[in-house]
Amino acid sequence: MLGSVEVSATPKEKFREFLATKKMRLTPEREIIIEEVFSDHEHFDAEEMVNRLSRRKDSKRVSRSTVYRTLSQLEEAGLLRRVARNNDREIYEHDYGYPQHDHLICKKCGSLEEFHNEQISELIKQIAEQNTFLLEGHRLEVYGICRQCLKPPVRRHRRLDMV
Amino acid sequence: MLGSVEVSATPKEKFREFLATKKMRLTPEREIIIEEVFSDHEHFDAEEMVNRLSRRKDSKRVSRSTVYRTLSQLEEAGLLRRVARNNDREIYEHDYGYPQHDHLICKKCGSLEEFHNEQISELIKQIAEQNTFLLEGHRLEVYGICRQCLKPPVRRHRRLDMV
DNA sequence: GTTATTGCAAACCATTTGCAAGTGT
DNA sequence: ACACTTGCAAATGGTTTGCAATAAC
Repeated sequence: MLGSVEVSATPKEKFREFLATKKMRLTPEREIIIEEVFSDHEHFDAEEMVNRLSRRKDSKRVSRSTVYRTLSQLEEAGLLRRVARNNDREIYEHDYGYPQHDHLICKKCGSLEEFHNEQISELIKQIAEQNTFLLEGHRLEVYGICRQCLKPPVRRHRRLDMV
Repeated sequence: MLGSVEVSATPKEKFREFLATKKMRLTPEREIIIEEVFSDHEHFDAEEMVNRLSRRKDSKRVSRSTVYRTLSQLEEAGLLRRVARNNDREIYEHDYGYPQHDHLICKKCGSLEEFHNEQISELIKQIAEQNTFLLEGHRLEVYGICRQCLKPPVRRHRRLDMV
């Protein structure tokens, strides 16, 4: 039951604040990017974001450089975090208004599935303490084969054959 | 108390077996590399391995390409695994005759410290099961500041000043 | 001889950067 | 005027690859 003051800040507002502390501006380009980034909760990489942005109807397009630059800034601002690598690309996801979690990564199709486990977080805390290590965060990637890829391949017309 | 047959296989022997299954040969270059790789238990990246190899007194030098190619093969063979990234480089470590473990990674100095926690491994297994996910492995990187970097900077001549 | 392997140089590719032109105050 | 931004093109840097020469079987 905390006050709703902090809680209600949108990512865009948070970003504006962050930029202000650095004497930077919330330009139209940065606004477009943050809107697109927070328009859904999926993971993405820089390339995908460039594509999503180029599909928008906004009159203006945002250059690849600006996308890279802005993603780094969003990371610095604590709004995004890098969670994994895929196809030699950094994978980003929201790090604001979203609980800490980790990932199951399919080696076959590359899909990411989220999970959260409080016990693991707790153990990590303990381990850091035991090692006189000032904990700042962690990245846990669990590799294997996902449910989808475990399913035997669909045999087309199976049912028809049996008619 | 298993038989000692499997247990005593050296990395080199294991590599030779792996290569045989692929109709590949254990060449002098590959031999030099695997010797150097297993000559100690430290983490390393490709660049470091190239340097270590060039320092060897062996008459022959191994080219960078061959190092990259061989590291990949060692990984495929289950003798090495990529455990992290540092300075945009993949970090390798032994994955044979060495217990599974994870890492504390210092954001300041980049040092890696190993730790092992059976409870975390166990939890990961459970999580995979719950998600119908065929577990193959995991990578847990814990970020923060290491013991060394937490120490206040050494003030030179402090003791002398006090004399 | 045939097949695998090497080293070299070139290619690749995600990401970063220098810089001149542009924009907001 | 000034300070920050953008887009472009070029640079960067780790890693991969094509290929002709070489070595193992």
